[in-house]
Amino acid sequence: MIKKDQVLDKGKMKWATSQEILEHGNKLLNKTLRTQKGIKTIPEDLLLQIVGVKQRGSIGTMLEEYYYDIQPGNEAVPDFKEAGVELKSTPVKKLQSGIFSAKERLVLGVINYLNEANVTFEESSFYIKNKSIMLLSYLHEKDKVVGDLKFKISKLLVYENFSEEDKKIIRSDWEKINKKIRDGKAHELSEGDTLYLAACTKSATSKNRRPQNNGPDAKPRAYSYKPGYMTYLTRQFLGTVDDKTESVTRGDNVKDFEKYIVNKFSPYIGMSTKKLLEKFKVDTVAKSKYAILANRILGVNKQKIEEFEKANIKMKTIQLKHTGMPKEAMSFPSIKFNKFIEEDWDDEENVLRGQLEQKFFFVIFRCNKDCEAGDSKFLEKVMFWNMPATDIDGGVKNQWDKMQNAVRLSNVDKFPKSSDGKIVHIRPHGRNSEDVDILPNGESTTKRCFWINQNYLKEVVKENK
DNA sequence: GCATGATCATGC
DNA sequence: GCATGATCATGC
Repeated sequence: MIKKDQVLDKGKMKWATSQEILEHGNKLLNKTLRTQKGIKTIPEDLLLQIVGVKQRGSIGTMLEEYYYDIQPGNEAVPDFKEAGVELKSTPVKKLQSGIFSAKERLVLGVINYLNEANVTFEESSFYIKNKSIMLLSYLHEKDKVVGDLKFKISKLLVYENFSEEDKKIIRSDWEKINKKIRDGKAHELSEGDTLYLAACTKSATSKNRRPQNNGPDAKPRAYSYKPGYMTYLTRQFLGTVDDKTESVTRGDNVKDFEKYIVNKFSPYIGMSTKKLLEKFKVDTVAKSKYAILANRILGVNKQKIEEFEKANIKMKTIQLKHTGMPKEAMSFPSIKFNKFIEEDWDDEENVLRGQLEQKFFFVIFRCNKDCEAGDSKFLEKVMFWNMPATDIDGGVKNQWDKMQNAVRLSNVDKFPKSSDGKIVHIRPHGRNSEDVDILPNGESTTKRCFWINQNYLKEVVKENK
């Protein structure tokens, strides 16, 4: 009892209000942890740590222990207990074009599946811990030491001050996550389930599992704001805009974002591509012409759709033969062998899993019977989709394991083939056969990537007609 | 007609 | 010049 009071008094003395916390944070703007002194002096060896994966969290720890001098303990309450404020630090990066984006998602606390099954939104650990965040973002620069990183953002991120549209989406995201937890389906959670707030994997080792009610133990996951949403916030705070991005809702009062998007296409379902390309004045021979057409149908004239970027939704066009079989498998970026062999399946950094856990938006065109003879294609349908977690952790993981073993052995003959029938396979993916990457044994081979099998895509596209 | 290898086109 | 999304080409 006495101990508890002492801790509270200490906190109260220093950081009773969010305003004090913010003002102390503001001192770091355009400064570094070396040039701006905090409450306690940071030991030199900590400042000299090189920025890298191993030191993740060290900046956060330095801000807590030295810059603010707080000792957050309890996971379920905010770091500044009195003020009810959570402290977060996160990297931003500068793109070639000069604009900033978030380097990664913002992790908002591991989900306790047992507790969260019984709470409302306002009672959830997400809300209680993160309704008010002291956000300190620093510019990520490779090979710099931690003490030399420059802070660019110092803001109070107050949930209730988010726009009504964003709050509606985040609350509905939370409801979707919560429903799976209540239904004993925590093991089926996926990033792609939701738009801005996501349940991201969070595990030190691949064997780590957490219990849930009414279901098998599930991977540890944390609430998080998606990278796209963090990029959106970053640009708002820094006052920079991406002039290639355009809003699709334009302030419309949208009840259900996915339905809203799908409905925009409904007047054009069944129309021939020829007619559509004329109607929307898409006059190009580029391979991306159907993607451009999809944007135009949505009323977007620029390259990117703001809400899709915010939600990390990947738009893909699919061409079907008249039989319903996709004309092509679906490719992903090529594999970097040297990084790939170091990955662990459940790593937050796992590239393939990250790509497949995204939410996809498919714009599907289909050939008439005489398609090969002419251009008699039509818009068949559009759909949002994300790969079921059971497929990702099942067939995909099998192929990924197989591929990792093969690359580690530098054995090209053992790369998984599409005839194995396990959702994904490996194929070349470079500019040409001269475009190579280096295997562990030093030999070169054409760049490869994972492809989603045509047969699997066929079933996906057939579903929920 | 499919499986696999190879390459094109664009934008950054 | 390269990454990426998309598509072509060939042999079985």
